[in-house]
Amino acid sequence: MPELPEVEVVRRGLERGILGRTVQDVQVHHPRAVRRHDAGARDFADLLRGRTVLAAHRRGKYLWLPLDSGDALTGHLGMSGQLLVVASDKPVETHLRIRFGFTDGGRELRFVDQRTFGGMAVVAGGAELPSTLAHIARDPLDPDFDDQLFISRLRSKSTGVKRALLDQTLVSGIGNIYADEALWRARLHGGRSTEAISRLKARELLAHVRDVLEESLEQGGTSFDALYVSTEGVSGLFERSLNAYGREGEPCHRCGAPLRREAWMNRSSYSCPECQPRPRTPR
DNA sequence: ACCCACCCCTGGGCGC
DNA sequence: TGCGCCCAGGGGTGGG
Repeated sequence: MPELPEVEVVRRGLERGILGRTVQDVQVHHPRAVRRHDAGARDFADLLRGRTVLAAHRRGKYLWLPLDSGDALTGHLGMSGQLLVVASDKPVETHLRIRFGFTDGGRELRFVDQRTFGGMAVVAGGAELPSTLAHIARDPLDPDFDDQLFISRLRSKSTGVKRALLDQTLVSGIGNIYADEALWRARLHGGRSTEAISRLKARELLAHVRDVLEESLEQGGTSFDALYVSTEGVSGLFERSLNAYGREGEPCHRCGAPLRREAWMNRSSYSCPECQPRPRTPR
């Protein structure tokens, strides 16, 4: 599941693979892949043809590529999206959604997405920061991330701390995996009330979030299956370093107690029953 | 303004 | 072998 480290790996791959290149043709194979592009697939392709890619940026889990037209190509990988830079004669993938060819005749860009939660769009005048991404907060690895603002906003919320970590308008880039990992490191149960988190504890939690995101990035991200790979098709290695996510029944790496899995918001949360006691009224 | 439930989608795994 | 169900889950939307 692509979260910040995985998306950052892809961003770097795009930087290496398509920066400075000019789009020659675009083929949209599945309309759902461009559903956020209101004017439709034809318009999407028209706005890209002949345009040169100037940069590869990321905001949380969103990617955005400024173009020489002043527009930007945005992308979100959803659960299973891949952006692959591959030889144009490579056989097409089963879930190929969009193909981008370039004028230099070199490797092409392919958006492949099994579960179709991901998508791409061209945002007019989005070279600075696309309007559709403006509500997404900076991520904890962004040099301009404001720690004090995050801590204040976290504590002024009235919700559970895991919900808050997943709120992309508060802090971006964190999904279910890294939320569980950071909470495990901070010895906090995700159902703890944000109001009850001290400034000190919030600061500590943020430090753990940063650590786990950076460590995962160094390992190329987390790949549970073939769904997350880099632009070169390479899997990440961080799965072996996970302490909580997906480890139901396995011993806590700190205290040895078997980890628990709790149903939460139609998904799962993994935590240590000893190190992360459940609050009286979990949220 | 804020919080939260719901919905979108596919395929691997598993029980029967 | 095959059918049906469960599960993975980010983010937009609309209701409370």
